Amino acid sequence: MELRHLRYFVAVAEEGSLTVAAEKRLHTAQPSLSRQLRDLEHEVGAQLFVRNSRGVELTPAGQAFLEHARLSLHQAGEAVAAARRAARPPKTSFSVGFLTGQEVEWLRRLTDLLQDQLKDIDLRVSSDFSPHVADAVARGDIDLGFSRIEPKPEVSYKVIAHEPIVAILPRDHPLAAQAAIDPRDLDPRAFIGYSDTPHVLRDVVDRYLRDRGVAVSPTHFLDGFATGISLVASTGGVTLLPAYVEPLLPTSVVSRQLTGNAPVIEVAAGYRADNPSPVLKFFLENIDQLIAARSAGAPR
Amino acid sequence: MELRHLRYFVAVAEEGSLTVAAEKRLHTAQPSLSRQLRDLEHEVGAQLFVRNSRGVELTPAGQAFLEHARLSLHQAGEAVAAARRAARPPKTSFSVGFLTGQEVEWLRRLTDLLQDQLKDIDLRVSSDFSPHVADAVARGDIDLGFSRIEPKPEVSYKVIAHEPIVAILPRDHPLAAQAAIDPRDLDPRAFIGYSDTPHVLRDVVDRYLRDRGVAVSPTHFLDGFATGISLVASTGGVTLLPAYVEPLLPTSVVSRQLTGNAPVIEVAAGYRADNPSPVLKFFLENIDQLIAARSAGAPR
DNA sequence: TGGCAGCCATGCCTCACAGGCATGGATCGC
DNA sequence: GCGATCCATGCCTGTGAGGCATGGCTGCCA
Repeated sequence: MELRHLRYFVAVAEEGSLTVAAEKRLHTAQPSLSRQLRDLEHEVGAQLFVRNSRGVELTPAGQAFLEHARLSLHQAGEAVAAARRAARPPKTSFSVGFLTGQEVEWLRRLTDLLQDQLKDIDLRVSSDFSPHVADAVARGDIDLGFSRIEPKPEVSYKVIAHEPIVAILPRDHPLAAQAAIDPRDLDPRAFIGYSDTPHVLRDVVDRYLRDRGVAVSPTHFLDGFATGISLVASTGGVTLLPAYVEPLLPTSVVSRQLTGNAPVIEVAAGYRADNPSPVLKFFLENIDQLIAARSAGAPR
Repeated sequence: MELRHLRYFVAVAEEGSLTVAAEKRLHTAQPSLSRQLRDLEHEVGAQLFVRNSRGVELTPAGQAFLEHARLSLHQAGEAVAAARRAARPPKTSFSVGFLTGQEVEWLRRLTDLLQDQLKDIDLRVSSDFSPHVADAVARGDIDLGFSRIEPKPEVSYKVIAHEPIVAILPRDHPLAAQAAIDPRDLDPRAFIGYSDTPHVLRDVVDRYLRDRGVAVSPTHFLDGFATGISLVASTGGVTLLPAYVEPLLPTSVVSRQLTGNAPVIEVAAGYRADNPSPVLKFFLENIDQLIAARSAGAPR
C-alpha cells in the first residue's frame, strides 16, 4: 500500500465514481484506477466499495478506511510543509527610516540594491523629521536612516548625495517670471524661515544668505517640506528648500534655481556602527553602487 | 512521494544509518535506499539528513518531517485495521458445558463440526458434574451441555451416544485376571457405590445388578469418575463406570468388561429449545453428522 | 604516513508493475 | 430492444524500484 492508493481511494470516495475521479481529479485512466482500487481492497482484505451502474458507494469498511486515509494524507502533507518551514531560515528584520519625502527616491534605490535578498528580509519603513530619524537610529529602533547629518555620538554617517537648494514660490509671484532668482531680490519680511527641527537646512540657508549680504526677518517658520509648501501657497511668501521637493509641489507653487553658486545640502545614510545586522553590513559594503546609480542619472 | 518513502525515512532516522536500516529493517540494498532518500529530499526541497562517515543525523527539517511521517504511517495502518474491524461481523458467543471427562471426545468432535465458523465464534468451555451442567443449560448460562439426561422441564435432549458400562478395579485384584467379570463375583461390601450426584449412572447400575440378583452394600460412594478412580486405587474395591474413563485410568487401575449383555448409559446433548443462538441451530441441524462420525469409528 | 574498514553515493542493468487503449459485461432508462 | 453509462478485464509499453559493482570520503590504527 502506498500513498497513491490512499489518494486514489479518497478521490473516488468523494466523487462517488471511478470515471469522474479518474478524469477530473486524478488525470488518469479509469481502468488503471479500477485495478488500483481492487489491489487495495485485496491488500486490506475487505470490500471498500459497492459497485453499481451509477458509480460506487462506500461500505462500512470503506467509511472507516476513509477517515484514516484522509488523516494519513494530511500528515504526509504536513511532513513536507513542516520540513520546508524548518529548513527556511528566519527572515532578517531590517528597519529603515527616511526624512519625510526622501523615501520617494531612496526606498526605490535601496530595494534595487537588496534585490535578491528581499524575500528573506522583513523590511519595515518609516518617515519622520530628520532629527527624529537620527534619534531612532541612535536608540537602535531603526537600522538605517536617510536624513541630514544630525550630530550624535552613537550614529555614524555616510554621505550619499548633495542636493542643490532651490527657491520655492507661488506660481504668480513676480520673481517666478525669472529663470533664476537672485537672493538679494527677496522680500525680507515675506521670506519663510525655519523652525528648530530642520536646523541643518536652516544653518545652510542662513550661511548662504549671510555670505551674500542678505538679511531676512521671517514671521513664518516651516518644520518640514510639507509645512513649507503650505505656507508658500497661503502667505505668498518665498522659501528655500532642497530640490527633492520639486516633484511634490502643487500646481500653484513652483521652484526656481538660485543665481550663481547654489548652496547644497547633504543627504546621509545614518547607522550605528555596533549594529550587527547582516543587511546593514551588506548595504555599507555596497553603498558605492547606490551612489553610482544616482550619479549615472538612473531613472527615478 | 509514497508511503514507501516515509517507511524508508523513518527506518533510517531511527537507525541513524542507511546500511543498518537497509539490512536489518527494510531488507533492501543500501544503494537503493540512498537513492530513494535523495529523491525524497529533492521532492521536499530540504535536506533531511546530514551524512557523515559514521552514518546520518537528522537536520531540523528532518526532525520536523519525522514527527509527521510517523503519524502518517500510523494512520495508514489504522485505516487498514479500522476497515478490517468494520468488515468483520461481531463474534457470536457460544458456551458449551461437559460432564467432566466427556470433553476429551466431544469437544474435538464439536470443533470439527463447527470448523469453518470457529473464527467467528467466541467459544467458551466448562466442565462439571452432569446435574450441574443441566442446571446451567436450564438457566441459560450455557447454550449446549454434553451430559446424562437430567430430567428438567426447560431442557431438551438429543441422545448422541450409548456408552457401555465397565468394571473398574485395581490391577492386582483377583478378578483382574479375567477377561470379563461376572457381577455375581463382586464382593458386596467392597463395591464402591454412587452418591446422589451421578444419580443417572446409579439408577442404571442398580437396575443392572438387581436384574442379576446381585445385592451390594457399599460403604464408599463416588461423585464422579475422578473420585471413583481414586477410591478404587485406595480401597482396592470395584466399581462400574462408563467406558469413557478408560483412557483416563492410572497404571494401578484397570477396566474389564462385564459378562453377558453389558449395561449402557446415554450421553446426550442438552439445550433450551427457546435459545436463539445460530450456532446451536447449526449444531442441531447437523447433529447426525456428529453421531455418524462417531459410529464410523472416527479417530478419537 | 599509509593502509584498511566503514559509510554513503553513483553507474548500469533487469524486471515488476503502473498506466494507457481497446473491449466486454451489467444495469438502467426511454 | 437499443443506447448510454459505469466498472472490469486483457494486452502492451515504458518507467522507476531494486540489486550488484564500484567509487569517494572519513576516521582509526600500526
